[in-house]
Amino acid sequence: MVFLTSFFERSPELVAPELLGWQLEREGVRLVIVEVEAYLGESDPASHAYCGPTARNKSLFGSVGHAYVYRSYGIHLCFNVVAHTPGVAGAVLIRAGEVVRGKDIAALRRGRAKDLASGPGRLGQALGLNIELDGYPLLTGSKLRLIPPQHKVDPQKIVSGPRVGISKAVELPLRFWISDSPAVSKSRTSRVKVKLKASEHRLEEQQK
DNA sequence: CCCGGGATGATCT
DNA sequence: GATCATCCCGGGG
Repeated sequence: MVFLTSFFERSPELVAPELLGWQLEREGVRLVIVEVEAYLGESDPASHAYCGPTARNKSLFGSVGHAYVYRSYGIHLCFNVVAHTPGVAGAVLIRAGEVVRGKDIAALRRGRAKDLASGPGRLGQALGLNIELDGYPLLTGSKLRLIPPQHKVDPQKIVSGPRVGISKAVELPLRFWISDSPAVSKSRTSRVKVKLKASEHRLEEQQK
């Protein structure tokens, strides 16, 4: 387990692409990670750690290889793997996975049979997460396990681009996904444009 | 198929 | 009171 811990004791930017192909298992459902995003520490304006530790984000400052689970838009639970160098904060958001076991269970939890885990909120539903799993040890626990890849991902198929759904540091290519995976979340380029326009507008207001 | 907009509630200012 | 690391549905092309 020592080598696993050291794997996560690096910058999330390095860990994120290497997490593609790892598997997550939780109470009957197993999925292969196909899309991730790196969130750095207090230097990253888009990171929950940007403004320092709070009750909600404390796991980001905690042990690597543990979970950071947070509630999004009041209703969804999103899942991160904590990864950072010593004394810093950081994590890798798991944005999408391909369900390879327990599809029926995942479909029940989701309330539909398609897009079982193609998005961070959907992935949280498919896994049946709850907020109690925030801080959970993913490498040693049994309720929620993170499993090293069973088949190596072809490095040629790993691509990167801007992170989704953020309004700050939108230009950094910290999103990584497997290019030919059908389970990757459908990104709407228009949304990014709208967000860009909104932030540009804010800049213009500030300059007046 | 693509796009717009509402739901929804914890969190922090 | 504003801001979300989101999802889903319905309307128009």
